[in-house]
Amino acid sequence: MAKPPAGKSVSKARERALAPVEHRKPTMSDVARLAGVGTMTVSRVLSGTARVSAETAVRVQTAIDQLKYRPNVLARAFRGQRSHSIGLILPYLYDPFFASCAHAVTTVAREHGYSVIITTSNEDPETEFAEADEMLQRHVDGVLVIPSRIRHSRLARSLFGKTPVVAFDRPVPDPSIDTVLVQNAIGSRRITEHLIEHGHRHITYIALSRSLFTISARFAGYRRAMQDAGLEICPIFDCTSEEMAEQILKLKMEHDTPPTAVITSNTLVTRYVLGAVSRLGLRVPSDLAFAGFDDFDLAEFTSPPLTVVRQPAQEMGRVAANLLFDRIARGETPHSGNRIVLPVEIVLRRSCGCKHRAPVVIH
Amino acid sequence: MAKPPAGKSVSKARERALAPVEHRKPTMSDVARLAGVGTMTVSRVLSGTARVSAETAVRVQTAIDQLKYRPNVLARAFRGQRSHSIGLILPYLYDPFFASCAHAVTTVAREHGYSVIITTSNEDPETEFAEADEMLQRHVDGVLVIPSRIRHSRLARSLFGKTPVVAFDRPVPDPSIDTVLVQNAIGSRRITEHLIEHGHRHITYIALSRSLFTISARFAGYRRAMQDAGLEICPIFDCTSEEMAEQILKLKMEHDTPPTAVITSNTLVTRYVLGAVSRLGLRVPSDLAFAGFDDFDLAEFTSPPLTVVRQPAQEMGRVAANLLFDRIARGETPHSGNRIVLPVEIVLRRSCGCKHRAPVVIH
DNA sequence: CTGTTAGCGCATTCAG
DNA sequence: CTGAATGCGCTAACAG
Repeated sequence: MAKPPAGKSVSKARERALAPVEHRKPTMSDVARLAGVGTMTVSRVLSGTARVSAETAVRVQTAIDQLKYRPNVLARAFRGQRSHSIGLILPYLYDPFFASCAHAVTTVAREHGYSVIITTSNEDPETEFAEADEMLQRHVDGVLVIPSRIRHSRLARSLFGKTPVVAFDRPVPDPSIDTVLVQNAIGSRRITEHLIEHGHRHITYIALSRSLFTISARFAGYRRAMQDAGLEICPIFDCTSEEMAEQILKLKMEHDTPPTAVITSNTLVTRYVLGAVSRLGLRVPSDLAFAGFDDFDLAEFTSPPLTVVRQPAQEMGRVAANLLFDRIARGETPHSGNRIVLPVEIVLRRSCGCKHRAPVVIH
Repeated sequence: MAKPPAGKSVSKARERALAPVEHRKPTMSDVARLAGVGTMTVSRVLSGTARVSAETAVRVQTAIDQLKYRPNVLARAFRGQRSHSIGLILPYLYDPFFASCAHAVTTVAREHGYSVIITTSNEDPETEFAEADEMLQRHVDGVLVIPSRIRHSRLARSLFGKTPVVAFDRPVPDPSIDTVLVQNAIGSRRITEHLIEHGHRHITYIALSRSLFTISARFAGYRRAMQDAGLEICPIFDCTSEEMAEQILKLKMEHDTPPTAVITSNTLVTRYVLGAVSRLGLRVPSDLAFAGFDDFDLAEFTSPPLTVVRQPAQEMGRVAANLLFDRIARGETPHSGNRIVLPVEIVLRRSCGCKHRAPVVIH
């Protein structure tokens, strides 16, 4: 019974002795042996968690450099420390808006010495849930999420235990989760007002699924502006393809009092409607004025250049990530979450009827 | 000396006994105890690595379900197994082309039960190198990379040891690394030929940094087509802003024999030139015909709709990821890497001078 | 200031 | 077919 421990260390020592230059990643005890100290000292030098005499510190550092030792992240994480990784769940990556958010997140994460595990939910609450769970299995230190359809979201504080979570772009039912949003309703309302100022009375709102938070918030802003002006609203939801946009628009334009302006709920629908407009031979803005939600790189070069509400995608990613790292650093899980709302800008180009040669940005 | 082992197991057992319902993730030994078997049996049931009698398997499974046990990924990875994660390094995420690649990669990874750790290099070889190293520290099972500027890339087989790597979109100096590319030169050549068929003799090629593989490969295709037609080439590199594009174009157009057509090296430059063209009041295609490399969502709605070479972004991501998973499954690190080249398509719209109402795609 | 001991959760030995 | 022992690399908790 007294033997095993002895036998163990002997065999271990021999193994090390026999294969000192073996091609194997150096471990902390390799460093310790070379520096003639205990592993704890090495650990302390690395983490700076306790004071070590300058002299030994140098010896250890030399050994580290000589061996090109790098601590094993996995072992550290396994030991119950931070994993120095966060999870990022978003619907799609091929949507430039989401991609910009993701870019900002990876950038902030690097600044904090963190890695990010990224995954797509395809707007499916089940996938989203499964991926969140998977990330928790991987012991991420925090999770950032652009939630899928809010009504069916299974994301809740309880799932995450004491792991911080922040939702952005869209909220989550659980109010104890931190959230970063943009002024969806306000942006939508202001652009609607702008169209009204151009003299439009019949403005239609064409949108994607109503079950998406952003879409319905933007609808609310549109409705508010219309009602305040004593105008009737004319919303159309579930426009999910260019063909559908064409059908819808055709029908609308044949109406007794056809719309003279259209507002789209997001880039995807903007694209559909742009296609429909072109196929129907409608001229913008004379036949139909046009304003969209969400700016994109080439909005300036469509014909005519597009007036849009611009959301600060990267800014939102940055703010959300910083908030998460704040929570991680403090080790706190708030009982009532923060709710940060970022301002949007209106970019006036020519599709709304403005005559500006260059875009005009209103804050 | 004989005591500690005994004391150890006693204290461990007591701890478990005292806190059987403690809020703590269940471990394999919790499951084993509940099922009345050894941990190894549980392990075997989980991995299916060895045969277990049907009866015990059921007991174990029941215990797993009851405890909602999920194996600890970190412990597994730490133990020297697969980490079931891959790394993905790319220049930017806000470039829709790269984002589409990334989307495909995450999708394929999920199909394989893998997580992906994503990071951006900002086209900086040093950052790229550091991030690759970081991923290796995290014991990823494989790495996918869209390399930054090839001339300065520090990525090599030796860095990765026996961890599989595949480069895509752009190659890496080390020929032993698997690579997935698209027909850059061929696509560029064909679109140049198309412009020549439209009767153009003076075609200029406006490009981003020459040190990017894709850009210079596309230049080669352009040059080849021009030379074959006995025409003089007229390339311009390092066009890095809209202002620069405007200056360049202005100068060119004031020349004795101004270009009648322009080819751009990628979406970014397409954007710059589009802006310059608009500011200079040039009409496309009558004053200047236009063709770009890389299709984008709204290319159909620019004025006029843009003729482009379309690269299969998602397809490339998928192929690269599948190749990587193949390597991981086989556990092999090839001595000479594969080199897969994916075909591109030419999308004829109207900026080249074609009169098609709808885009025509040539394979 | 420094070293020793112990164990995180799992899977690879090697005995039954 | 099954189980007990062992250690992956690291660090918290305690010695010294």
